[in-house]
This record gives sequence, structure tokens and C-alpha cells, in this order.
Amino acid sequence: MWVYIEDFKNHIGETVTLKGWVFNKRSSGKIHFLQLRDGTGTTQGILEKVKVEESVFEKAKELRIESSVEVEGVIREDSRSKGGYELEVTGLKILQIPSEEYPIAKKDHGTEFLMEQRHLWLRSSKQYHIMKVRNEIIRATRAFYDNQGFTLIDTPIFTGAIGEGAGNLFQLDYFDYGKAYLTQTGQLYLEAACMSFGKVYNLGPTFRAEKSKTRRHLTEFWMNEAEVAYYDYQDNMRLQEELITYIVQNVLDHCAESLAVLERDTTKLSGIKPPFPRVSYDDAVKLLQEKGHAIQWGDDLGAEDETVISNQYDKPVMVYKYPTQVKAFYMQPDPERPEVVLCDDMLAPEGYGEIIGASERIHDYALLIKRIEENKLPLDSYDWYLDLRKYGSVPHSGFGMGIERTVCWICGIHHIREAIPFARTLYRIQP
RNA sequence: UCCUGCGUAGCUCAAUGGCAGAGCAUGUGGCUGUUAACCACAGGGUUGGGGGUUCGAGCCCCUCCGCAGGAGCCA
Repeated sequence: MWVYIEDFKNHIGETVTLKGWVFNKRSSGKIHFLQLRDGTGTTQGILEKVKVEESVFEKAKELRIESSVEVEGVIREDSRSKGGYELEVTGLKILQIPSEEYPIAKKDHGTEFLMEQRHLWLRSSKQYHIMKVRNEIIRATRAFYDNQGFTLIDTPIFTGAIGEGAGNLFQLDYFDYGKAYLTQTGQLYLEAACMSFGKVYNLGPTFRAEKSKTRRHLTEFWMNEAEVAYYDYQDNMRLQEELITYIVQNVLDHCAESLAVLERDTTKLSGIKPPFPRVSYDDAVKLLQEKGHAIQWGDDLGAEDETVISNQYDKPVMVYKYPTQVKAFYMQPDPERPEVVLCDDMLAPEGYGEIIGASERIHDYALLIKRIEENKLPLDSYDWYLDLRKYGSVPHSGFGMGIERTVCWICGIHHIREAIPFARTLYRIQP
């Protein structure tokens, strides 16, 4: 009977078949230890020369790292085996023994080499558990919106020249139509949809042709965006902190083993609950100036500025009401202070930086046209977007959450390229 | 795009301008409870490409290529 390693605890003493791979092998001459994985976990197969059939023992000698095998054996509890269970092997079917040495050794690899071997690196323990946490983050995100009565609206990946700005769109030929672009945000489409469904979200890939070369940037990354009709910027912030709390708590509940393998300090995650601290941009600038930063009111916050602010807290912090001049054209200016907009950026703790960008959107037709013109954007490519302000326009707000940045923070990993199965960066499109 | 740094064995890294090395991996042998197993022996090199300085270059200079980190921008 085929049994997955995660179910071994329910089959102690039974003879079962494990279908998997050999990730390491140790031998003392008269006893072999096969380190086995099957996608659900890892375990150890043991072959003692005096107990097992001669032919099986000899066959096991031939195994190399990453051989694929079907192993028959009896499940035993044994504290000497990692995980507490081991398989006393009685039969061995070899599907394939690699003809060449497996490229990824047991230690000592640089990132460049590992990224070239990404298709194999995903088999490694740490990468496996990062992807398990990513899976849970996405599952929890969808569940959160389901529970809150949101409707999933899948926004297009091919778009015309519409979005937040210019210059950073990937361009491609689109039949006789001319140029099409890969989306850098689904927000404008979600704004359209929220006028029908009220509460909407998306979750999919987005593309930025920015020549960013840091551990926080990918050219293709996954984003969850939400948009809610009649929400103001404060409703918006409450929604964000509830979402992040829900995600973190679900990862803590469902990924304890992964977080342990990743050596994540979970005490830094278990306190992530509302309310999150809220700091106005004005106060942020004051704080930075007191600490001797050169920042002036009106400047955008730099990466180092964000780290200093987030280090003040052990929860994500929401910095709100940035200067209008540093933010996108569609953000609603504060009616009492038009020099700032009703936006917020959520900065993750421990120096992980911005994970959410959010704002209330302009709902007034004339004001939106004015802002598009002030930003020197082509008015005619926003025709349908402007339409939304002609027919039953209402205040509405939304945000975008970077999936990979959230994965980085929750896993406590160093670089965003490990937070996505196959990273696309400035200088890498393979594998 | 700009700034900084790196490129030597399959991998990770050493080597005052003076004989190109180690650990891991691989191969062979040994070992009855291993935990990145261990022990012994062996094979393994156009020092990223090109040019220059020098009696002599892995090392210094020029140039090209590849990569990494950071800035800006953003999620």
C-alpha cells in the first residue's frame, strides 16, 4: 500500500510502499541509511545486512543522491531517526539512478550557482519550506476575502498603455493593434469592478520593467489587490491590518514545521494583531530629522528612512498622508490639506520594508482630469477610467500587497528571489 | 542608469609579483545506528575572454563579458 510520509504515524507496524527520492545516503558497510523524501516530508530507510535480502542490500549500494525509488518496508517508531519514524526496508524498486553527479552538493553553494540550478534547488529543504509558507500565505489571502464577502475579479495581464505611469512597462506586439503592455497593476480594473460588486480583489502576476537591482525587487511578481466602494482611507487601513493579521496567524497555525526549519523567530510573528501603529508622514519626517536624517518635508521616504521608522515598532507600521507630489495621480488629496493624499504604505517590521501601498482614490471627475493633466499623462488613454466618475461615482479605496515581500518577511529570508518558485530579475530569465 | 565589489578544480574558497592549494563532491577500499556520518588512497586546472607592464602575472594596468550588493523607483 502506497503511504505518504506525512501519514506514517497512522501506519506504525504496517508494511507500506514509499514513492519518492533519495536525498542522501549513509552507510557503515553492514547497514545502509537512505534519507528519503516524497513531497510530504522526509524519513529514513534502514537496511541491515543481516536482516534484509542480499539482493536488496546490494541494490541499495548502487543508489546515488536524487535516485527515484519505490521503497517497501515496515514503519517503526525510533527516536534515532529524524521525525521519529523510520522505514525498515524489505524491498526496493529503482526507477532511475542519475547517470551524472547531482549538481547541488550538501553544502557550500553560492547564490548565482543555485539560481542557475533553481529547477533542482526547489528540492532542497529550505526552498521546499519557503514554498509551503508561500502556499499558505496565498491560501489564507483568498480565504480572508472569501470570509469577508469579497468577489474575486481577475484583472487582465495584457493591457493598453494605462496604469500608474510611464517608462516601466514591458512592451510586446499585439497583432495588428500595435503595442500591448504587461500589466503593472490591476487597480484601475478593480476600481471598475467595485462599482458593480462593492468589495473585490485580485491575485496574480504583475510586471515592472524597472532596472531595480536589489533584494526587494523582481521584474515579475505576484500581487494581491483589493478595492472597496464607499471605503475611506481609514476603513482601508483597518482592512489591511485585518488581512495581514489573518495571514500571519494562519501561517503560525499551519506552518509550524516550516517556520522551524527556516529558523524563524515566531515570537516576532505571534504578536502581529490589530491595532497596527499609524504614523503620519509629517511625524515620520520629524522623527527622521530628530535622528539627523537630511530628509525635508516633501521628499519621498528612502529605503533607510523606512527601516528607521519600522524599527520603532514590533508590528507592521502604516505611514499615512504622504505629500501629493510624490504619489500617483489617482490618489485622493486630503480635502483640508490638498498638499497630502489619503494614502498609506505599510512597512513590515525587522527592516523588510514596504509590503502594501494603499490609498483612497479620486472620485470627482473634474479633479481626476486635473490630476492626469498635472502629471502630463495622455488623457485619451484614460477614457474608460474617467467614465467611472461619470456614472454613480462614489468614494472608494484599495491597496496592493506584494506577495513575495510578504513571504520574505514572514519566512525571515534574506532575498526576494527565494520567495517565488522561478524568479525573474534584471539579469535572469532562466530557468 | 549610477556607485561598490567579485570571477582560481564540479561546488565553496586560499595562494608577499616567484613550484596553483584545501575542504566538500566524485572514484576505489574500509566500517553493524548513521544524522552535512567517519577513516585511507586516487583522479581532477587554458586562474572568465582579449591585450599590456615585467626576467617572471592568479595577483599590477587597459578593455570586454558574466555575476553580486547598494542607490533611485516601487509591491
